[in-house]
Amino acid sequence: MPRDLDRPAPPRATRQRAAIAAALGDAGGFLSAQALHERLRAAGDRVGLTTVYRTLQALADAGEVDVLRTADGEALYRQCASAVHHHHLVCRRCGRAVEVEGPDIEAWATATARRYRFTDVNHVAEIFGTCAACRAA
Amino acid sequence: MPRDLDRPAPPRATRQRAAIAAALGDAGGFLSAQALHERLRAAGDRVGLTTVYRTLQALADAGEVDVLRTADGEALYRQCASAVHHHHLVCRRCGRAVEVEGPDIEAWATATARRYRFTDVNHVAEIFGTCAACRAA
DNA sequence: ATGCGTGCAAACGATTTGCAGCCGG
DNA sequence: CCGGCTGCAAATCGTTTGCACGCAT
Repeated sequence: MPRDLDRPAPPRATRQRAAIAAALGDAGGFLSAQALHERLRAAGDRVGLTTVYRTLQALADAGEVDVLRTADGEALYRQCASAVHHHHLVCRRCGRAVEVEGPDIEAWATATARRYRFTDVNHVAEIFGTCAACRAA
Repeated sequence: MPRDLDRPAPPRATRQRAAIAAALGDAGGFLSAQALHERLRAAGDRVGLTTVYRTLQALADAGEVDVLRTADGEALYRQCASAVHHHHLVCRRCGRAVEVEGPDIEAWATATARRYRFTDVNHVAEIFGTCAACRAA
């Protein structure tokens, strides 16, 4: 008898997946797949770059990590505390990010969309700057 | 006697540049370099893809067009009416876009950044949806 | 005349995919 | 045992660059 098809199969517990999740966890900010891969190697965790990409993609699809794109199109990943909709204040130097919410933004997006008769609305909003630590350095 | 070095050389008036600017103009929405290239060919304008990329980049640098990135990292360009800071309400189907401003957003970004001691702040905010025309189709 | 602008082909860099072997459940 | 997970190498794909030639100034 087939397993319940409504619910996606849970990911398998592998050494690699654990390492990736952990590394992403204490990174505390946004980093690229390649950067994460380097951290893992540096820490002695032997993981293939392919696996890093595949795992991050999976985590993103599962909504367990947030994704954003650099100005030059590179994908950055971050393990977020809240699964609910939120925005970020990101340091463009170190990648560290603060999760922030913007009630105003939500309202603005909704109102603007309605005014122009757009439906199925969603939006993106991120703030970039230099954090105190990086400014000091 | 050398020309004034403080001011960048004005772009040359070439057939290709004109065609690109024109096509971008009546597109009325965001489109990728490749899409623009196809439109040009379809219209009978013989322009190299390379030139399209280079010209769009130049226009973007000059602040004459806005750039945003698709979820999968593709760059989209749009000729905007106002050179001043603004945001967009974009149709994810046809790319048509409305320029909107968000006083609330600016305030939110500034306030949030200050609260967390971030400096050199800037932000991005775009709204995506389906426009009335596309919904009907 | 002088070089910027153009275009073709090759180079690039991030990401994806084919496929054979491994290992967690 | 079995199928998902892994990883290497090769393939994609958008975009950039090297270089020789043409055209705008």
